[in-house]
Amino acid sequence: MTAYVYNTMTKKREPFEPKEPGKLSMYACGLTVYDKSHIGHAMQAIIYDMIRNYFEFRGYEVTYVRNYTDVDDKIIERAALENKPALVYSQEMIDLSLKDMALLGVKPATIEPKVSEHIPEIIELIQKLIDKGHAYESQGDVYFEVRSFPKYGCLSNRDPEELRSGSRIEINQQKNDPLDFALWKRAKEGEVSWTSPWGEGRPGWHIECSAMAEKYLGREFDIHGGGRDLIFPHHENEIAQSCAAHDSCYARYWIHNGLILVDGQKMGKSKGNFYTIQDAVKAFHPEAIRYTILKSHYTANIDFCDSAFHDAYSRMLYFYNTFKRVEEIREQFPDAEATPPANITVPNIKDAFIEVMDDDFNTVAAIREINAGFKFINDLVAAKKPKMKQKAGVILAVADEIKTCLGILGLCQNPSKQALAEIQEYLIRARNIDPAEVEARLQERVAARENKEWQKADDIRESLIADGIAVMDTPQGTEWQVLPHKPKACDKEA
RNA sequence: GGCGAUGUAGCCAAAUGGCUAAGGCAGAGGUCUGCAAAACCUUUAUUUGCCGGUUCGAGUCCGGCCAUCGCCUCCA
Repeated sequence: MTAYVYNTMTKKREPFEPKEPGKLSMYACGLTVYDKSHIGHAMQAIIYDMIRNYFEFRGYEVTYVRNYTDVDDKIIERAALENKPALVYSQEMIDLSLKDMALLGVKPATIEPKVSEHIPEIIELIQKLIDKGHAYESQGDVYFEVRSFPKYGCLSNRDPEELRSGSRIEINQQKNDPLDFALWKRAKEGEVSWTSPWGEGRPGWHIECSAMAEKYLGREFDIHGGGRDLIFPHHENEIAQSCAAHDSCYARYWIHNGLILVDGQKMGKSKGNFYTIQDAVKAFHPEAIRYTILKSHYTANIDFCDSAFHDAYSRMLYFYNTFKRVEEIREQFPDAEATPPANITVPNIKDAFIEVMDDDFNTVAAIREINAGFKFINDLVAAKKPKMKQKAGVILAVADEIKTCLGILGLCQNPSKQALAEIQEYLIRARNIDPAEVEARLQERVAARENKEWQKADDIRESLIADGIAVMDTPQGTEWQVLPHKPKACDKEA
């Protein structure tokens, strides 16, 4: 079976053929670390983490490069505010980001290069562009000559002439053409800088990705990804630099993820609708965040609002409650055989999962297939017909299968009791519930039930439900769990 | 203004021309239960923003219109 990938360059879904059979080389534009990571970064990281997991699952040897841009104007500005050297400040942000990402189940990329450690490669690439007539030095800066690259605009379908006539292009006397962009910036007094053939300075924005992708993945590699908002100018400029320098094709497939919206608008600091990962993780359980991101196709935008999480919590509770049942069965029947009883058809979750994931990483449909597995398990557990002894093995086998699939999405890999307790903590906090008080009311109810004072017991239960607390009488005693909030429509007026 | 994306049920969201338009959430009915909860079963779009066209066949392709969003300045 072949995987299909939507390629932004051709605007078509194409069969994925790696440059080298069995290997995947992927570059995703990572962070410019001038501040704490936000959930937009998290979305991007989660999506490429999922793609990497999936290719590994399919047997590819994956080299996934995700860079840190640790030198730029904003970093210098912020570091100065905090009275720190720029690279010290950016390293702190990198360390924070790694912690934040780990909370969301994002593994570090295979290689996470930093700009500050690749200055020689960058200088070499710039020199090559100058030598080939694609770049020029001007008062200590070096600019890429857009006119020298006829294909400019091929990714974003922009016409350089129309861009030039646009009023928003900054006029800069040092440039030959308003579209030319900086490869190297002369250092101002006191700024972090490196020695180059053009004097003291530092790299411009786009060049670092071209240089580092080439170093770790070669001049031509398989997948280049990033947020949709990077298509122009960032990725367009990368293409110009790399292709002009080497006359080669650079990335074979371009993929772009959607963006996080808040109140229907792109999240951004200037709009004040901004969540750092730390904000988000404080408000919502990390797995609920991950689920919320993967329950849409990666190219879609996601509106990040309270109501989006009702669904996520409902599902996380369902998944983990089911796994809790499965774990109890496993304890009871550790050696159960996976041969299904005669009249039971076992769904092939894994194949269905692969089929939809091969179709441009359709995580939405993948979750649908996983749902079918859960339903099968719960159905079989509830059924009276085959004795548990006979069906336990099948239940365990299907549970293992869906757990593998969920693992590729980065979900449900924790012990269920622990995960359920964590989710409960979030819901308790969100609803402002006092567990001690709940326990007290529950004790009252237990007493009422023992006296068969059903009305009183039911009244207590109803009052707890009104507070979002579901009460469950089980043979082991009475348990309770907090339910997610009823969904409200996202307020798109803002 | 240019470029691009999106518009599918009360809400979220799949479906890359072809069997009765997935799945989830919320709602309704049922099984189980003292009653519930959880779980399970049944049910909820004669129709995909609007208008035209291509086709044996359109949510899907083409044209026009409307609406929302993004990029064109730093952005994941």
